[in-house]
Amino acid sequence: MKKATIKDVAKAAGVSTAAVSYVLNGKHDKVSKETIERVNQVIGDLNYIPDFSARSLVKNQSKLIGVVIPQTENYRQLILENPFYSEIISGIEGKLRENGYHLILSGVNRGESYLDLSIQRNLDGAILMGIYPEQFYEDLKRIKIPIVLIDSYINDSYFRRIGIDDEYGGYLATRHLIQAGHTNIGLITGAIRKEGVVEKRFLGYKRAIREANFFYNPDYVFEDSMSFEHGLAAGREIAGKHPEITAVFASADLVAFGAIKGIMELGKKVPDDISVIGFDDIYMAKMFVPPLTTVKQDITEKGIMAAEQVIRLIENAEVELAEEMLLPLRIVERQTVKALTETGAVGRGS
Amino acid sequence: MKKATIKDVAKAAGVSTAAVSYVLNGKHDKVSKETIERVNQVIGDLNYIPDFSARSLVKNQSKLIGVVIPQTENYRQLILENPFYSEIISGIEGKLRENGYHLILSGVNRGESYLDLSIQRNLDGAILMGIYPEQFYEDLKRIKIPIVLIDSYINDSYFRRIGIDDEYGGYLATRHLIQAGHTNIGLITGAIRKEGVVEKRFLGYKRAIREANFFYNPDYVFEDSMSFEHGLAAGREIAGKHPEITAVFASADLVAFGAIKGIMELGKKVPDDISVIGFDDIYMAKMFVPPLTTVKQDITEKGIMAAEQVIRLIENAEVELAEEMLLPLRIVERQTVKALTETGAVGRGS
DNA sequence: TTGTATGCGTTATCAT
DNA sequence: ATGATAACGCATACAA
Repeated sequence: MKKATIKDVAKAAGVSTAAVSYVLNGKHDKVSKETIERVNQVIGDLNYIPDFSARSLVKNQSKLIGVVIPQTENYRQLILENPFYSEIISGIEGKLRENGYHLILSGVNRGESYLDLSIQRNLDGAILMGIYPEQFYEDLKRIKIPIVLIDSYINDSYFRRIGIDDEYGGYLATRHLIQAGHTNIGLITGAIRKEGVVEKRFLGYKRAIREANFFYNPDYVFEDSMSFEHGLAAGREIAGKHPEITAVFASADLVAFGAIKGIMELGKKVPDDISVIGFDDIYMAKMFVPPLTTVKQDITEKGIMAAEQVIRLIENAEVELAEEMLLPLRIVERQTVKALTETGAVGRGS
Repeated sequence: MKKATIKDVAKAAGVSTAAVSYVLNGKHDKVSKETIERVNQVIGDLNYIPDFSARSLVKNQSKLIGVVIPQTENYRQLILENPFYSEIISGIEGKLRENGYHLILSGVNRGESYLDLSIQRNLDGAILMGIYPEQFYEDLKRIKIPIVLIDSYINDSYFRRIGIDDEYGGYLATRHLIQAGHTNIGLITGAIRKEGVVEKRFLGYKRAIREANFFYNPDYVFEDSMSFEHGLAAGREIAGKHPEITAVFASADLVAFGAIKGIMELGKKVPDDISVIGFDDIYMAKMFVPPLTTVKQDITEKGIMAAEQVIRLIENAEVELAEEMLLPLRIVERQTVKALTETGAVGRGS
């Protein structure tokens, strides 16, 4: 079955390709009612579907959105096994398809820019997650397409940003622990890079500590990577060598999972011996045993909003959008934080 | 910065567009060494990158692969929160990009076919996960592009299939439980549709039961959906109303997680009171507490192989590939299965 | 070895 | 209201 083209339709309907194009694009003031009907009839019969490549050429818009997520260290695989990204993409895809756009998912090779892909494919817009070298963003600005950054603190009005107040989130989490009566609070975190999400959460942690007039002890921050493995190692260390630490803020749920496992391995109990609070509220958080108390952000919603933004930016270029959009955050109490004091505002959750 | 076209390059290099095209496509027998150098020079200077849309038009190949994954029941979102799909896609993307292809990720709306997208985008090939109505596959065959089905039992030589021997997997899991000395073994499973993955695992379960000369008790199979929630409900029911059941085979890790949680909620212990074995070995399996004993399949590898197959099929149309490829399966012993007997070949794992 | 010309499927301009 | 036709960016058959 050879693919039907606009010419085939035109011929079969006894009209010009222009006429077909008109009805296709809803320019109903340019064609008669009968023509419209006849053409539509033929389109149905021939199962004609327009070719986006051809359309892209002449209209200079591809209806394609690039979505970039970080890769593993060897740059050979996406970090899609981090449920956080999966959930976001899930949100993005739905919104995009709903609006007639398609999504090209990719990582970007070490040192390479995203220019190639965006130019090759004539991307109408892009959504980026992760942190990249400065040059990467500079390159991106040259192609003049709407770009939405998720969880980025790049301060450049060229980009729109969707995120959360990570500093506040870190503060919230730590304060929650403090309100539960904990005083020696550990922090397990990924690499703290300046102006990064991780640093903000760290800053929030420090603020809460200081606000409570506690002593900020650098020995209590376990910094490495945002991974289950690091959480595991840190959890073991805390349970083994830091009996004074009674609560831990892990700056991602995945890290919290690792921490809990590490703590338990050394025979200690969560939350009875050590409380743990996470960050993100990924899908697995409620499934974990024990269910994880965490700082919830609506991940899927984040994806949806990112998609909405690119689309709006594309279709209504003049619209003035806020440079940054922050989604709400809140503590979800489950069962990994235990109140030490009677006065604590926090219970064991349900 | 206006995007450079082949014409710009030709003009700047003082040659024809044909010459540029030649060097672009490596037709080095058609151009002189100097021309090649000069053109490449200019390409670099102008930062020229070919437009795939235009190329797609003339070459009739898009370097685009469609990847389809199932959606939630309301058809508004991908089931990407199931880590299983994330991991597969991760594998697919890496392989694809490595070979110069890009990936369009999408779900497909209820009742719709995938024809539209594949025709619109001139897809070179597609990789499908999930089960669809018969008509869906019939439609697909009309577009004559290589299609790889992941975990499908559609028996049609048009499609290539990548999968595992699910029946054997179900058998393996159940036999593992039996060898550990269990006799009353429950099955928690998704909807058993004929010729589906789930049914095969169920069949394997039955085979192992029969082989051991146990009584197959339909009351021990808890069938609903392949979800954490179903696992949870079934786990509760087993722990609450079926004291005779000492082991459970959950036909997906996610389901096993739910089951374990449900069992624990009723005050029973895993594996001391009830053993649980899962299926898939998703990334989270080792992170769970307790770490899940499960039937391991190499999920990422599955994605990689699927990508390899489409590519091979596309680039070497005559190649005769096996219609179906099965990946190996094996039990990964962790800590959710307990041996009841001295003679059991199975310990508590490490 | 190089260049010219045509066509891929579509939209848009301009006549009619 | 309708229809030629030029363009979009590229690859290629053919001519030079």
